[in-house]
Amino acid sequence: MTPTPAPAVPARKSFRESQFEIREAAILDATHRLLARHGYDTLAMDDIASEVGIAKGSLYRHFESKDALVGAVMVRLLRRTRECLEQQPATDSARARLEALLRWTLDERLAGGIPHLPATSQALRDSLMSFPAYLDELLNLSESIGDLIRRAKDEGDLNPELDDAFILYAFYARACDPTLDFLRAGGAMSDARIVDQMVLACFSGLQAGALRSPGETS
Amino acid sequence: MTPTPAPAVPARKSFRESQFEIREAAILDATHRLLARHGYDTLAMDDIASEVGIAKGSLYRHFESKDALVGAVMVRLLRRTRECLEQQPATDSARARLEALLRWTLDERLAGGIPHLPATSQALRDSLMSFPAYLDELLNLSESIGDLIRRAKDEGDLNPELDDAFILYAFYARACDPTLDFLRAGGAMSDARIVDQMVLACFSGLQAGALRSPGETS
DNA sequence: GTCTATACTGAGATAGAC
DNA sequence: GTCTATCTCAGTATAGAC
Repeated sequence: MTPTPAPAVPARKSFRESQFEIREAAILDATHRLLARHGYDTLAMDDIASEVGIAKGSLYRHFESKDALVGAVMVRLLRRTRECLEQQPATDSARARLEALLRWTLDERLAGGIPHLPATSQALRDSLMSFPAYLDELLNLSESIGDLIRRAKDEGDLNPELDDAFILYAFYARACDPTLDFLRAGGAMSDARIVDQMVLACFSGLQAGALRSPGETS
Repeated sequence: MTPTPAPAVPARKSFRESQFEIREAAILDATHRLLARHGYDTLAMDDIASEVGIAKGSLYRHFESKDALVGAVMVRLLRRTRECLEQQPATDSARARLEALLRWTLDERLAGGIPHLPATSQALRDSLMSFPAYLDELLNLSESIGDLIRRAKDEGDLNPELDDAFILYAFYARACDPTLDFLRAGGAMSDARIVDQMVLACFSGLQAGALRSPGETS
């Protein structure tokens, strides 16, 4: 018998490297969760360390500062959002793709995600604005969304009286809209209903007689 | 000649009392300004003291803690907002009054005001939720706005598919919408244009073919 | 009642053993 | 690379002179 050997244990160094990367991902996940709960200013490195289950000092082997850590979390979020955009069927209308992006974003937030824009903290804003990787990703995402907005306008689906920049920020702002949190805290509406009403209000506004948006479910 | 004496200097105690009140108002104003710039979590009592031009220790003669001081600022803001509502002509439609309130709120924010809801800080939220005077005023204001919402729905001016609570929070959320800050930072739009687009988007949504809101100026 | 000075706490970051 | 222990600094709140 010449049994083929089971796959060898990976070389020690590469094993350690992968352990390192797994831990780093765990740190990013924990930071993301805590950011969603506490916000940037009251987020403590101690809390992150406990959440991951490592010592605070070890965090600094992975990220040189709190700002760098939070910046990495934000970059990862923006990148994922852009991936979500790129995976949409190109045959859909720009309007439908914007609505799908909005729903995806709201679902993420309700599932414990953080907003894309540092709306909650001036300190975080200042920190990110001097973090090139974040600015770069933000620019990339904004250009992708901006393209959709222009196309949707060309296709006659968005109000031409509204500036492109205004519409872009309006989408970002829906991702950090506190209405989500307050309605959920109220407990009277299901998550799905909250998302539906947010999408309806975003595209059709609050007033009566609004045109029904094509993707509306209820 | 029996010249009538000039009005006497007020009695010493009452003079001191009024000085005290003037200073207290100055403290509230300074705190309000700094809250708008820094947010609650990074607001330092040192900063407030410098802004007013008094010593940090003196602040504690007026307010027993940072939380109490910020709470007083928020109560004053809610009270003013309700006064604004009460001064509206009762002959206006509920829809027009809601729009006027929204414009007033946005103007205030652009002039350096703070949002009505503690959306930016979990710590502030916790603090205010155990501050009866704030809860009381918030309830009063919410009932006033809620009345208008119900009336506007009865008059057929608001979308009946949207829950009353959703619409209420949507109004509050517009007061803390970061779109304001980002558009202003961009510098490409005038304040008046920003407000007009916010109001248009709030009532009519982003999509094309929206009904024009009666109060729209541009 | 306001000032200066200070006690106390919490949090970011670092040092040094293993 | 991870741990424990510590440094440093900022910020809330208080004490004591005037």
